[in-house]
Formats: sequence, structure tokens, C-alpha cells
Amino acid sequence: MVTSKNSTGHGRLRHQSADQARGTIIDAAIEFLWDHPVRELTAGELMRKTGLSRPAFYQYFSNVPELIRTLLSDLQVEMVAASGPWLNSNDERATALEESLAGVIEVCVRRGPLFRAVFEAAPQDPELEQAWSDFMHRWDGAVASRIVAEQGLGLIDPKLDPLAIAHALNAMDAILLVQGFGRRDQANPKSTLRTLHTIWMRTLYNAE
Amino acid sequence: MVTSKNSTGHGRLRHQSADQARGTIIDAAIEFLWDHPVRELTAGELMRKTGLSRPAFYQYFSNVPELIRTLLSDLQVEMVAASGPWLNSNDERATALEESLAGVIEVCVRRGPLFRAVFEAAPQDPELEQAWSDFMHRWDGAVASRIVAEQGLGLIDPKLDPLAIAHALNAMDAILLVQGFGRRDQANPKSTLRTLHTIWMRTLYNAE
DNA sequence: CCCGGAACTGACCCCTTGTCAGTAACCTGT
DNA sequence: ACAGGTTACTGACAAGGGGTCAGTTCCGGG
Repeated sequence: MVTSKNSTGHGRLRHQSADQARGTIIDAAIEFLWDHPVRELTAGELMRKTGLSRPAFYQYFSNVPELIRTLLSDLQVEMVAASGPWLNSNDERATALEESLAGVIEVCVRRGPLFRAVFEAAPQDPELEQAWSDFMHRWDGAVASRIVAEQGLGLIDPKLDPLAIAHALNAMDAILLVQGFGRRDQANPKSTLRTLHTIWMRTLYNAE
Repeated sequence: MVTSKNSTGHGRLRHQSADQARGTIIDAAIEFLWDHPVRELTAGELMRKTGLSRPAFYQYFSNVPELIRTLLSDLQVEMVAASGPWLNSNDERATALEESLAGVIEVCVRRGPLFRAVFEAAPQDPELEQAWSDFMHRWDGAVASRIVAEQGLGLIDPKLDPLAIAHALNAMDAILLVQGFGRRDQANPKSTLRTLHTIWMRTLYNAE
């Protein structure tokens, strides 16, 4: 068949390396999600922004949910780093928890729409659902073992069920972060921090 | 569930009244959701279970999200009733909160899959998203005013931001209920009650 | 300069959605 | 009991996204 657009050589994207294209698609998705809910993120819509054809998408991702899973694992790296102070140390300062919460909030200020996209798209695809579940369970495990440790030190009431409480608090964080920072019109990070910090502190330490 | 077949030997469904058909469809949806995630609830799949054609669906609902909105408003009635003890009274017993939480959990033991369906489908449709948002905001308002009232009585720390705390606690409840009771393999209601009650009590009253 | 492989695309079929014109069943009133 | 109007229902259609494949353009190394 006659190919219409290429022989004159103007305006089109050149063939580029696979890694470049993947990054281009991911960037387009991230930008798209600042202004649109995930339900509008289709392969066609996305590739229109990159100047490539829709089938090209399937050379880099098996489908849209897999793209979103990629976004999730990138996000996870940032969040784990941000939550270091309280989670990944033996730091007993009372402010460590607050620092971790603040760190996670800061990530959401920058990446909120991604977080929201993963959260909202998760129920739409079995594998993404699993990835989201794993993501949250990892937090639950980390928080639970920190609770266990502090129960051993007499800092946290031993009657609390570590995993159940960790799960509940993490789930609460996730929703509040999605709702507060998932769109352009973001909430006030300080207010959100205050609310989360209050509930965590009162639940775990019976203190403000 | 009951597919009333024609008696004239044709094997076709009888034409029935609009209300009957609506109820049949709703029942089929409820049953379907016990064993499948919402993403699999399509108009075609649903109507296959009722013995009617797919277009018949659109005589009773403008689309699947609208059906789910119907399920939500039915659910809301049950939940509001169940949460009466603490929310819709001046009952100052310390056990009122626990009764309300237990009531809501009991509704979810019976209707969990519906609750999950609404929760998971909400991001897929603007109107359903709005309905879910309204549903949750109504809880937030009710809890917040109860907090304000008890702050006035000196029972709750006046430094707590009523709406923010109410919002966070309600969101946490919603997720835990969806995850715990949204599928056949349900969580233990007593454990869930204990976890939620602990966090609510410690947050609001600084007490177990 | 040409050739092998990577990047990319047009075109195809699948499925779901929502609609509409048309048919079948029911419900009067006479 | 049957004509007419009303309601319940259906087959067939167009639109749109998803995933695939055969085939093309393009780049870089001999």
C-alpha cells in the first residue's frame, strides 16, 4: 500500500531507541494524569500525544494496566525512601514518625496524580490489583514490625494487634493522600500532615 | 434468580411490569457481585442471567453505573439505620460508638460485595464518582457534628479538627469494610470491629 | 552501499456500548 | 371477543477501544 506521510521527511518523529520511546510514553502518561482521570487514559489517547501510532504502544507495554504497574514501582521507590526515618531505622525520636509522614506527603505533592491513577485503576485489572495489594502489604508489614519492636520497648500498648492496626492506618493514609493530592487542586500538606499525625500518634502512643 | 418462562410453549420470557423487571435485574446484579468483581459486570453478562436481551437493560437503567448508583442508595438506607446509636441520638453511653460500628459491619457482612462494587466502580464514571463522594461527605458531616457536640461537652479534645478527623476515620472504615467483607471469603467481623473501635476511641477520646 | 534487524504502521477482528425501528404481548372498552 | 392503544421487548446497527499481525520504513554495521 502507499504510505502517506514519510517520504517527504517533514514533521514526523524518527525511529528512536526502545528506551527513549518507553520514557516518552511514560512521560506523556504522567503529564496526562495531571489533568485527566485514569479512566480516560487509553492507548490511543496516549499515543496521540507522542506522535506515534496506537500499535506502537504495544511494543513497550502489553496493555495500559501494565504501564500503570510500571508507574507504581517507580513510585514505590520514592515513597520507601521518603518513609525512611521512622520505618527503616531504630530512631526512637518522637519526631521520626512525623518526618516519615511528611516525606510521604511530599512525594504525593509531586506525584499525587500517579498515586491516584494506580489506586483507581487497580480494581480494573487482576494483575494491577495484585501489584497494588502487594504494595500495600509491604507497608503493612513494615509498619507492623516497627510496632512490634516498640511494643517490645514498652512504647506501644502490647494489646494492639500490630498487623491489623498497621493495615488500617496505612489504608487511611492511602485514601487521604489520593484524595488530597491526586489532582491539580491539591489539599494543604500541613493540614493533612496534622490530621494523619494526630491519628497515628493517638492510636499508637495515646499521645498527641 | 427465578426465570419465569412463558406458558405458551415458546420458551420466552413473559412481558412483565417494569417494576418486576427492574427488581429482577437488580437481584441478578447483587447475586453476580458475590462471585465476580464489578469490572466483569457488563450489560450483556447481566441480562444473560435474567433471560432477557441486552437492550432490555437500557429500558430500566441508562447504563451500568446508574444501576450501581441505585445499589448505593439502597445501601445507604441500611447503613444510616445501622449507625443510628452513636450518630443520630444524644446517647452519651460509651458503648454507642461501638454499637454503630458493629451495625455498619453487620450491614457489610450481608451487603459487602455491593459496597465493594460501588467503591471500585466509582472512579469509572463521573456521576457515580459524585454519588460516592456525596455518600461519604454525608457521613463526614454527621460524624463531624457529633464530634463538635462532644467537644462542647468536654468529652473530645477541642483541638481536633472535626471535619478532617471525621473524614479520615470514615475513609478508613470504608476501605477496611470493602476489603474485609467485599467478597465471599470475608474477614472476622469481631476482629474488624476491635480494630476500628480501637482507632476511633483512641483518636477521639484518648481511651481504649 | 547494501543488508539485517529494530522501530513503526495500516488494517483487521474482537468485544462492549448505546440506540432505534420494529415486533410481540398485554390491557382496556365496547 | 376483538380492535386499538400502550407497554415490554428484540434484532440489527454504528461507534469506539483493545490486541495482533503482516508488512513498511528506517538505522547502523559490514
